[in-house]
Amino acid sequence: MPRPRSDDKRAAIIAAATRIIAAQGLGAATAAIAKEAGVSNGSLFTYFDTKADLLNQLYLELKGEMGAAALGGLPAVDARTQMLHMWSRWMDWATANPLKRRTLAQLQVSDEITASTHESANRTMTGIGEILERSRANGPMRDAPAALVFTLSNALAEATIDYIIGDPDRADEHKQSGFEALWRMIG
Amino acid sequence: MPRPRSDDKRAAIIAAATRIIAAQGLGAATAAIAKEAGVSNGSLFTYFDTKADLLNQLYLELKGEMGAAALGGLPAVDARTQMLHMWSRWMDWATANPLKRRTLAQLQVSDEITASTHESANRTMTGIGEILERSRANGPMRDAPAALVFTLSNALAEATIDYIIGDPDRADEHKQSGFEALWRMIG
Amino acid sequence: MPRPRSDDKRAAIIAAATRIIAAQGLGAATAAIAKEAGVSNGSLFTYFDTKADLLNQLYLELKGEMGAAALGGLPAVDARTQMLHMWSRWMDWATANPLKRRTLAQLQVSDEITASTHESANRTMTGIGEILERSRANGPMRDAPAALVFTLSNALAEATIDYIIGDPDRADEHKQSGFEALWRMIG
Amino acid sequence: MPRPRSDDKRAAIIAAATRIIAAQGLGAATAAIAKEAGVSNGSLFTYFDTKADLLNQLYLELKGEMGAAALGGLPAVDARTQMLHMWSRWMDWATANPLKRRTLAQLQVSDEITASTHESANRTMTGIGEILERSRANGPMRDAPAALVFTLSNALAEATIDYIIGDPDRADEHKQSGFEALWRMIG
DNA sequence: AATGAATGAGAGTTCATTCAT
DNA sequence: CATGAATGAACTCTCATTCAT
Repeated sequence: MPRPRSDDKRAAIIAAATRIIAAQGLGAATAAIAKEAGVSNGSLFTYFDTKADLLNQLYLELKGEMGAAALGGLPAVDARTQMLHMWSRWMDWATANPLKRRTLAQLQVSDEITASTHESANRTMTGIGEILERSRANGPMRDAPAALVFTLSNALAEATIDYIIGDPDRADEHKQSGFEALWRMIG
Repeated sequence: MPRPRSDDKRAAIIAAATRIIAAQGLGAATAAIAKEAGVSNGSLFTYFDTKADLLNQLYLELKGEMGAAALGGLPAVDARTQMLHMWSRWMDWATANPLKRRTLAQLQVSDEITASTHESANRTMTGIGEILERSRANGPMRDAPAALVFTLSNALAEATIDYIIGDPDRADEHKQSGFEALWRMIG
Repeated sequence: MPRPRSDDKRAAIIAAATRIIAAQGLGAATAAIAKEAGVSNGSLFTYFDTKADLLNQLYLELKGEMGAAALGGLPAVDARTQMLHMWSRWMDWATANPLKRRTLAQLQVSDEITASTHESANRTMTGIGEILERSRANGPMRDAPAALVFTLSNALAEATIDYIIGDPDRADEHKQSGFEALWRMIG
Repeated sequence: MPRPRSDDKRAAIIAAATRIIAAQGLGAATAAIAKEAGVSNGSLFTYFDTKADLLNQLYLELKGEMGAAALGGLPAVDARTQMLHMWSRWMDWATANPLKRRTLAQLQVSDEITASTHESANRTMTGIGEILERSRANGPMRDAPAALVFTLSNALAEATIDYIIGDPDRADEHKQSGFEALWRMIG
C-alpha cells in the first residue's frame, strides 16, 4: 500500500474538509477544501483518489473519533454507570465539536458513503455495542434484535444532541433527560 | 382562454421528483425530473420557480401526506391505543411508500429547505403532537420540554422505520418492539 | 396587408418597449414588454412577427418622431435661423423624452436593425437633409459628399445631446455652443 | 511547478473575442469565443472571471491600443500639425483594424462596461486631451467646457471613421474633410 | 383575436479530475 | 511529489416562439 509521504497534509485536508463541509454542505468544491487546507487542488487527489473517497475516509475518521471520545476513561463498574458515563462523554464531544458533529451528520445520510464504509464504521463502535448489550441484558428489550436496540439507542442519542445544540444553556438537564429516557427504554 | 395550468402536470412533476431523488439524491438534475415527468425542462419552471422551490414544496407535500397517513381513522379511545394506532399507520405508510420515505429523509436534512418551510411542515404535525402530549401526561417525561419529547419520539419512529426497511419480513414484530420502547420512554 | 385590429394595443406595446428597453437594454425579454403593455406575451406576436420586427418598427417610430419634432413649426426664413430652430427643437425633444432618446440610441447601434430599416429611417429625415443642404450651400463643406456632411452633423447633434443629459442645468448654454460649433463647421 | 498561466492564451482569447464580437455582436456565446481561441470553454474562465470581466478587459485593451496608435510618433510641432498627425493615425488605425474598431464601437455603448472601466479608459486618453486643449486654446471654443469639446471632437472622429469604412476608396479625401471640419470647429 | 402554458435550444458558470511543468 | 492550469460535461435557468384552448 503505497501511501503518500506527508501524514500532516492528509490530516490538514481532513480537518479542512470538516470545516468546509460544516459550513457549505457536501456540495463544497474540492478546490475549496484544498485551499482551506493550504494545499493545491491537485494535491488533494494524491491523498484521496476521488471526492467520494475523501468523504468516506472523513466519515470513518469522525465516527471513529466520536466513538473513541464516548468510550474514553470508561470505569469498570455496573452497566448503568458505564452507560451514563458513555452517554455523557458522547454529548460532551458533540457539543465541544459542533463542526465535526455537523459534518458527521451530513455524511451519515449521504449516498456517497458506501455500504462497506458504514459497515466498517460500525465495527469501530463495537465497544459501544458491548456496553449496550450489558445494559439491556436484563431489561425489557433483552429479546429484541441487537441491531434494533442499537439503532434506537443511537437515534435517541442523536436526537438529544440535536436538542442540546438548539438550547445549549440547559445542556446538562437535557443530557440527563435523554439518558433517563434511554434507560427506561432498555435498562 | 389559454391552456390552463394543469394540476396533473404539477402532480406529475412532484411524483417524478420523488422517484428521481429517491434514486439519485438531491443532486438530481431538474432535466432528469422533467423527463421522468414527461414534461419539457422549461415547463418544470412554470410550475416551480426554482429547484429549491420544487424541493420545498415536495417536502411539504410528502411530510403532509405522511402526517395525514399517521392520523387517519384515529379512534376516540385512550391515549395508548391512539398512540399505537398512529405509530402503526406511520410505519405502514413508510413501508408502503419506500421511495417517498427515502426522499423525505433526504429533504429533512437538506439545507435547501428553508426555516419557514420546516415551520409550516411542523404546523401540519400538530395532531401528532397532541396525541404525544396526552400520552406523556402522566408518564415519566411529564415535566420535560414538549419539544424534547417530540424530538426523541420522532427519532425513535424514524429509527424503527429504517430498521424495518432493512428487514421488512419481520416488520410487524419490529413495529411492536419500537412502540413498546416508545411507551416505556414516555407512557 | 392584413393588420391586427387594435391600433391601441400596437401602440401600447411600442410604448412599453420604449420604457422597458430604456431600463433594461435590448436584452429585455419580450414577456417583460408584453406585461408592461398590459398584454399577454402571446399577443405581442400577433402585432409583431418576431422580436427583431418589433425592434425595427420601434426604431422607425422613434426616429420618425424625433425627426418630426425637429422639423415642427419650421419658419420660412434664412438657412441659419431654420437650422438653429431645428437644432433647438431636436435638443428639446431629446431632453423632454429621455427614455425615447435612450432607447433610440441603443437601437441605432444594434445589429438587429436591418439595412433596409436604416434606409427607410433616413428617408424620413429628408426634411432635415434639405435644411442641411441649404445651410452648407455657400459654406466650406459645399463640395463634400452630402452624406458625409450629414453624418458629421448628426454626430455633433448626438454628442451635444449626450452632453446636455449629463449636465442638464446648463442645457441652453450647451445647446448654443453645439450649434455654433456646427455652424462653424458647415455654415 | 505547474503549467504557468500563459499570456499567449489570454491574448488568444482577447483576439478571438474581438473577431467573434465583430461578427456576432455582444451576445456572442463565451463558448464560441473559447472555441475560436482554441481553448476549452472552462479555460476562458480561468483568464476572465465572468463574461462581463472579459468584455471590460477587452474594452480597455482596444481603447488603449487605439489611443496608443493615435499618439504614436507625435512630432514636436505646432498644435495644428500635431492634431492632424493624431487624426490621421487614428483614422489609419481604424481602417486597418476594422474588426477591432467594430467591436470597440459595440463595447462603447454596452452597459456591461462599468463606470470605473470607462473612467480608466479615459485616463489613457489624457494625451489626446492635451493636444485637443492646445488646439482650441486660441480658438472659438476656448471658453467652452473641456469635456464638451472633447465629446464633440470625438463624435466627429467616430463619424468620419464610420464614413470612411463605408467608402474606403476615398479614405484620404474624407479623412482630410473631417479634419478640416474639426479644425473649423475648434482651431 | 387573445391568452398564457409549453417547448427546448442555448446561455454562463462550476467543478472533479487530469496532466504538463 | 507538488502545483495549478486545462478540460469539458453537467448544471440551473431564461426566453423567443408556438399552439391548445
